[in-house]
Amino acid sequence: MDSDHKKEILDKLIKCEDINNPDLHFKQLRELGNNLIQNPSFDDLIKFVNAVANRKRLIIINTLKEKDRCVCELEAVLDESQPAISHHLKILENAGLIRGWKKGKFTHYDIVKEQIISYLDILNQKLI
Amino acid sequence: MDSDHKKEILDKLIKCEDINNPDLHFKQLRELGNNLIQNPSFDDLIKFVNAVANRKRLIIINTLKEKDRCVCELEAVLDESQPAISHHLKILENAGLIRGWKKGKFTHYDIVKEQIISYLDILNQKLI
DNA sequence: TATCCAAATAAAAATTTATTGATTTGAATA
DNA sequence: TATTCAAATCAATAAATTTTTATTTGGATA
Repeated sequence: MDSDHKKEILDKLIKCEDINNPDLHFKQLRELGNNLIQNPSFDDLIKFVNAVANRKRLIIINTLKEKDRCVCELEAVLDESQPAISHHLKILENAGLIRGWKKGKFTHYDIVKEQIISYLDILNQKLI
Repeated sequence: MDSDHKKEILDKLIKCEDINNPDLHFKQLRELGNNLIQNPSFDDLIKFVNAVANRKRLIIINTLKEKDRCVCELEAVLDESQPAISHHLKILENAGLIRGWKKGKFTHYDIVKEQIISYLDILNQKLI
């Protein structure tokens, strides 16, 4: 943050009735933000919510939670091109939410339930 | 879905060892996807995960969960321009996750805990 | 009621993410 | 071991999201 911007913020904090030591308050608030940003588990959490924050990918997970499916079945579920589905599957797999394996010529995917539960738990902690 | 693409998928389903009635199977899979897409509560869920799927916005919620804050305090927490913060706050407010009010010249925000809990609950149901 | 100013809005640019069409890969099997 | 083919990868485009700069709004108060 450049010092001009910092000064602007401090000017407001000084006037804000709730705040009596603006400099200390500013420092503490910066730390609040930095602590989260620098927390490595926070990156994983963001990977998780980003993976889940997509209509098609939510449908994929919702489909796989019932039972494992091959990619060709997911092509029927989603009205999407095969490479697009591959792309979504990779994002979900990279986030550790699903896992794939070969079965004959076909590739199957299922969900990694424990991982999803674990991330939902972390999300809970951060949000409420 | 155009009929060429449908045919392609059916061709695969026919060969996939797990599937014995490809036409019916295809129909059922399409319905699985369509049911979710057409479910109106699904739109709200997506609004929620999209709102949460952003580093800065996660930090905002995490900050507000402790206590309400004025925008100038959030400017200190996040190293971001004031309009960018306004933008993030609006997305969170539109999703019903936070709420703002004027207090003197300053605008304060806090979280809407019940709403967040409710969405986390729905997310749980869809994922696991 | 005129001025001030925190925060919202608007418009444009920058960045990220998703989608498509073409090609490649590599396991299965003929 | 040559062929087949489901799925992955690649490269290019399209679409959505975020960020910035400039401007406006509207409540507070002088």
